[in-house]
Amino acid sequence: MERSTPQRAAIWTALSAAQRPLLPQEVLVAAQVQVPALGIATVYRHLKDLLAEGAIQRVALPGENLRYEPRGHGHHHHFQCSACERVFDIHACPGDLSRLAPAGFTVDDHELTLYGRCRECQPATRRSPATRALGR
Amino acid sequence: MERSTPQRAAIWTALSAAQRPLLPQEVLVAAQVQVPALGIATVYRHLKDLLAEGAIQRVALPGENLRYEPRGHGHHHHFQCSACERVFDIHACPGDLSRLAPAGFTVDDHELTLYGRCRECQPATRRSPATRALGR
DNA sequence: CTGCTTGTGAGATCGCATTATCAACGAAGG
DNA sequence: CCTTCGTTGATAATGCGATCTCACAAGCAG
Repeated sequence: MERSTPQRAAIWTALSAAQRPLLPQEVLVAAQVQVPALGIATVYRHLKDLLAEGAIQRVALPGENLRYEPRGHGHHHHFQCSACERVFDIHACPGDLSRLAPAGFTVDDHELTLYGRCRECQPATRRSPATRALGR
Repeated sequence: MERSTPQRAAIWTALSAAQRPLLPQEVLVAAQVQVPALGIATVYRHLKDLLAEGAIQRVALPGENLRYEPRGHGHHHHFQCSACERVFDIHACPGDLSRLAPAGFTVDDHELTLYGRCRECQPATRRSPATRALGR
C-alpha cells in the first residue's frame, strides 16, 4: 500500500503549490526545499504513482518534455515564457474551433499554447523587471 | 557544394508532395518509392541540409517527434488524426489570442493543434471508411 | 527490541531519436 | 580507363529522459 512519507508529501506540495505545470527536474528542486536529500528516482516514482491514482495529469507542449500538474483544473491551456521557459496555466479558451478544420474532418479536442513574456520577464519597460533566475 | 542526387530529389519530392508535415520515418518510406535502397541516415542528412538552407521547417506537436514540411506555407496550424496519427495542415487561424493571457503577460505567438478524425478515418458512417493502412 | 515489509537514493541501464564513422560507390575531369 | 572527391548506407556511437537495481534506511506489528 501507499505509505505516507516526507518525500511523497514534499513532491505533492511542490506540485500543488506551483500553480503551473512542472518538469520532473523542477519538482525535484522544489521538493528538495523540504527534503534536501531527495533523489530524482523518487520523483519519477511518485509522479508515476500520483498519475496512476489520478491525482495529477501530464502536460505535453510542443517540443517540450512532459510536465505535471494537479488534476481538476478543467479544460485549460498554457502559456510558455520565451525568456524563463516556465509554463503557466491559462484559464481561458477560444471556444469551438471545429470550423477551422477542413471539410470531412471531425474535431474532438484541441491544444493551444501561447508564447511570449510572463509578468516577471517583461523587457524591463514598466515595473517588475526579470530579476528572477532561470529554472526557478 | 550541394550535388544533386537521386536521393536528395526523392526526399524533397516526398516532402513537397505530402501536403502535410512528415516524420523522418515517413520521409524515408515515401522517398523509398523512388530510391528503394535509401537509408535513414541520408534522410536525416538532407533534412538537416534543407533546414539549414531554409527550404523546410520543423513542426513540433505536443508529445510528438519533430516533423518537417516545406517552408512558405505562412502562418498555419495543424490537425492530428487520433486514428492514423497523421498530421495535416490547417490554413486557418482563430486570430488574435492575446486577450486569453493573464494581465501583465505579453503574447507574441501561438501554436494550435486540433485532434479528431481525418476524412479517411471517419467512424465508417458515411462514405470513405478508414481503409488506409497506418504509417503511410 | 526484533523481525519483516516497504520506501529511498545513487548509479547502472534502457529506449529511442539523432548523429558520427567509414568503407564503398559514382559522377566529372583528365 | 583512372583519379578525385563528395555522397551514400550500414552500423556504431551519442545524448538524454525515464526506469530499474540493489543495498540500506525507515515504518509497523508483535
